[in-house]
Amino acid sequence: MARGKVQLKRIENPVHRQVTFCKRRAGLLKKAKELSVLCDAEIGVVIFSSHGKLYELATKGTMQGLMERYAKSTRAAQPDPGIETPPLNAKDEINMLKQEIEMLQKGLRYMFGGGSAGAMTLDELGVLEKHLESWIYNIRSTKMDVMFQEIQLLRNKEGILKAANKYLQDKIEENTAVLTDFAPIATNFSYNPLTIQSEIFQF
Amino acid sequence: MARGKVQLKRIENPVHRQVTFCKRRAGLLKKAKELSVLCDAEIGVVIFSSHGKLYELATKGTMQGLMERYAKSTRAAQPDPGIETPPLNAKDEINMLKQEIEMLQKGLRYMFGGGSAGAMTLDELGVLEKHLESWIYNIRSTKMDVMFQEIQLLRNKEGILKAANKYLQDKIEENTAVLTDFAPIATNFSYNPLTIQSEIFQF
DNA sequence: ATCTATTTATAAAC
DNA sequence: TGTTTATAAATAGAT
Repeated sequence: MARGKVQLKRIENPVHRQVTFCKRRAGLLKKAKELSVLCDAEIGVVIFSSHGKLYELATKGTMQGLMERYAKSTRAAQPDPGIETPPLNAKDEINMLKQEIEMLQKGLRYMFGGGSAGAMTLDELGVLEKHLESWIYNIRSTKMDVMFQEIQLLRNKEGILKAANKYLQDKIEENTAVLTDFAPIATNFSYNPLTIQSEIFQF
Repeated sequence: MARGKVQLKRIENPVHRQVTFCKRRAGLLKKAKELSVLCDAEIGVVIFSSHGKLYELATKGTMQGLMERYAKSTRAAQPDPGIETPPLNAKDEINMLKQEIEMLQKGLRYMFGGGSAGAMTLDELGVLEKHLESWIYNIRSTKMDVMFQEIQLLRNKEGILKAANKYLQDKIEENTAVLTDFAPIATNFSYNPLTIQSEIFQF
């Protein structure tokens, strides 16, 4: 707004952009504070810079409180428009799926939001709980499957290793017998019967 | 800012206050949009007028999305100070978060994919299970809170309804007595002791 | 809502 | 970043 009219589009020069961001951010927050004081309004401003850094302002109370008030306010404005669902055509199905998605999103928000969840009703919480229970059930049964597979694998490995071990022991005895005939002193080399480096025994 | 300097305090005259609120609110939202476009920032503004009316702006995406981003951002920036966080520099933290996100995405894929989950390891499944368990725990405790609140509400209602009921019964007995004196036939009108339509007893 | 006289905000330069 | 300055924008008060 000075020394040049401003074009309403992204400033390409990164230095200019950063400078403008600092100045205008300060200006915006100042304006918000003024409006709040002059007109007795509760105002929240959240700014994420293009690099992801957060700047915030909450006049009166905390951002948490303001967000809860916002949630209440918007929820009150969206009452459930219909209860009966007789025919259940494609449109209805889509709506049901949308509701399900919304519920799950709400649930995720709840999970990640640290459980402030002022926005969830008892019914919604119950549905979410049921979902999570079934998910846990599935995870546990999958874990059992995975563990069973691993046990099978380990058993196979065990069998192969035992066979390999037996083979090596036989070889050693053979060699020892030969060496004993000619040089009975040099038989004391390191030998770990379950450590096999051959590629054949890698899993 | 024109025709007179502004004092930074609540405008007492309600008409002036309302006019200023309209003008400055428009100005603030305009500034927010400009900053977002010029500097490629994501901005949310929430304004509650002194009368409780909500005005909002969310550049890029929805207010919901922005609030989620805010929640993440502030939670990541505020780890529990009670337990020490020794080296763990920004890079490590980013990697950890990326891993966490990947795990959760995998988990969601698993949940929605009907549990085929050939891609999850036993460890990952264990972590996911732990997450779900803590989520369920949170949901259950939230449910308890909500139920407790509802119980309180119902108890209050019950008390008021009982009092109202008693009052009406007294009235009826009174009337019956009067009617019995003069017309002992006409006392058989419908009376439901727990249904009260008077606005006084609406909750 | 619309119109100005002023105050503010701020782009460019340092 | 902080300061300066010329200029664009915002807006208080009046209509």
